[in-house]
Formats: sequence, C-alpha cells, structure tokens
Amino acid sequence: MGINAVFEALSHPVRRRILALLKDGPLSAGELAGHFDLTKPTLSVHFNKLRDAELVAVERRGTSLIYHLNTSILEEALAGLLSLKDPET
Amino acid sequence: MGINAVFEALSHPVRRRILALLKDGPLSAGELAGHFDLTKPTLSVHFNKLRDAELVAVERRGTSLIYHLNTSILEEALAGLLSLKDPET
DNA sequence: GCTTTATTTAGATGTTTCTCTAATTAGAGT
DNA sequence: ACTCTAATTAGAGAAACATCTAAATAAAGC
Repeated sequence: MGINAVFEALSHPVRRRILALLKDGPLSAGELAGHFDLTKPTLSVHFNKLRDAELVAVERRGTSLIYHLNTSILEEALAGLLSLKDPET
Repeated sequence: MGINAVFEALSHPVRRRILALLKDGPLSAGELAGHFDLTKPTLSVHFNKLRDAELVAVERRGTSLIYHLNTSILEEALAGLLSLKDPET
C-alpha cells in the first residue's frame, strides 16, 4: 500500500500506542483492547489500518488473533523521515 | 502543540513533499506553490499545519513569506519513531 | 450441532480534512 | 492615497475518519 498508508497509520495516537505496546512482544486483539477506553470494534478498525500499512502482522491462534510488530516497515518510515532531513538523499 | 500535531502534519504527502523541498534551503510560499498542481490557498492551509507543528518556521521578506525547515522537530519525530522500535525507551 | 469466546464487519452519526473560489490583509513602489 | 504583487483567511462542499451499537464470522469444546 506504500509509504503513504504508513504515515497515515502513524498519525493517530491510539495507533502509535498500539505499536508501542507491541514493541515488547506480540499481543492478542483482546489484550490490546484492554489498554484502551475504546470499544473493541473501534480498536479493530485501528488494527486494520495498521495491517493495511503492514506495520503489524496478524496470526491466528485458536480463537484469538495475535498481532505483532513489523519492524521493517517502521524502518521504512524512519528512512522516509531521515530523507527529509539529510541532503544526500 | 506537541508530537501529535507533528505526526498529523507528516501524514499528508503534499506536506511531506513541502518538507523535502525545504530540505535544500528556504523557499517562499509562491516558489513552493509552483511545485504543485494545487491552488495557493490550498497550499497555504498546508503551510499552516506545518507551522502549527513547528516543522517549519516562517519569516517575512518584503511581500514574500519565506519558509524554512525546523530540523529539531523532525528529530523529535525521528525519536518518536525510534521509541516504537527500541526496547530501551 | 449448539454454545461460548474472541474478534470482526456493517451501518449510522458527528467531526475533521482537503480542496476550491472569492474576499481580505500586508508590504513596496509610484 | 493608489496600485501591484504575494499570500492569507473565510466560507462552502465533498470525502474521509473515528466512534458507537448491533449483527455476523471463526474456532473450540461439550
């Protein structure tokens, strides 16, 4: 979906906090939802945006969906930001 | 205005391109507008968001407004992204 | 196969975003 | 003061976003 979707996904504080939670290891949708004062459907929409941007990957374990961070796309975003700053790119 | 406004500002491709143009040196509002197929009022709105986020600073020279990049806020955004990835933060 | 648990998709609503045209402000020069 | 140039603010419309409740899907266990 491209770098556009990545920066779009990063623009919402809830989604950045989701990524921060996943930094320490994979978590299920329900475990993630427990950290927010939002309904599960609302969180599910945020998960979708993160997945569309490929910032997270999802894997099913039984009835649960386990989300985990995709660091390589985070690096792409980092590179994108760096390129706004460094003359050589 | 905080890191929120910064990521919000970075979420639009036109605004990221504005920053990329300013990377090589300050430009006036009109010079920047010349790089886009958008009206000047539209660009002006984008300039405002970048200024609110303090990603750019503006200075008047005669009738022109000169925009230039604020690299320190870009670094804050970089740090914010890094903190989503590194365990130690 | 029915029930339970986990999560998502669908539909609705209010808010925000992006873009345009038209009108306004600000400074410079005559 | 008037005019010209540069850029902005104001107002309007369409599209996208964030959130909720209610309904649907998927896997597991009895």
